[in-house]
Amino acid sequence: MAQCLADLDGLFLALADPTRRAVIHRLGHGPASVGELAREATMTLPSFMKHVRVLETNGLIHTAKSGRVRTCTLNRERFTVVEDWLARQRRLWEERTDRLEQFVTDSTHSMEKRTS
Amino acid sequence: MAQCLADLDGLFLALADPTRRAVIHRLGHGPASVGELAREATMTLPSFMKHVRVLETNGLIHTAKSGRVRTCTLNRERFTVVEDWLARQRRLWEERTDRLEQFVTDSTHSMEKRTS
DNA sequence: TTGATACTTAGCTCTTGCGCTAAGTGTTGT
DNA sequence: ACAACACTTAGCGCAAGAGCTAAGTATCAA
Repeated sequence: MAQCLADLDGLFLALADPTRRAVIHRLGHGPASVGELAREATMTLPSFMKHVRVLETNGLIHTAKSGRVRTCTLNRERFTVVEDWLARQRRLWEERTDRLEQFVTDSTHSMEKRTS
Repeated sequence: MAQCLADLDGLFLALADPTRRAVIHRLGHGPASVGELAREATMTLPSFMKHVRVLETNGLIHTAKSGRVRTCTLNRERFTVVEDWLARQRRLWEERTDRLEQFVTDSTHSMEKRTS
């Protein structure tokens, strides 16, 4: 729970790169090997691997090596940490909007009382 | 539209800092001055101002100066760019899950045909 | 007018992120 | 055995991010 606050730093940072978002997008269609993913990127394999590591250490993907091939899979649940944060902020604004509406409604009632 | 892709880099980067997320959280309750926001942060004003600028240049907040006070307001609409991206990825997985279920269902039918 | 207030600018460190090359490890196919 | 393959490690260079201090500007209050 308290961990989630720290997690957000890494998660948002991991998502703040087009190469990594492209990997996520690709893995949305199903698992893929590092080589397969790297072919679509415009950089050397070692550079690309770093991106894969970032995604993995932040829990956005899971990887497993079988023979000489490392296969990557999307970890869908992890995205809810980000989505939940966004939802919490949104709820905050909406609560405030509700209070503002309440205020306006109350004022209208007061005016009605005054005018009637 | 095409701009949104580049925007995501900056947006996610802007959100990848606890100080900046704290500002967003605070502004969720309503507008506030830079000084007011800075008081809650554990750093000098010039350092804090940089965070405010990052949030502003990425469109997450709007600021306006009146006299010597700069007031910050949350730009709620901007968050949809991030939310939409997350929703798009999620839709992708769900489409795939649907196809997998379809496949499983089809296989079951085939087996039924075979076993019956 | 003068002092306090609320930023604002300039410029400096230190760390981290992102790319590269070169060389190494473990598997697989012949 | 040995070459090709699929990473993997090590280490370098550059650019950007996040913090600081010191000094400047523009209100506002008395």
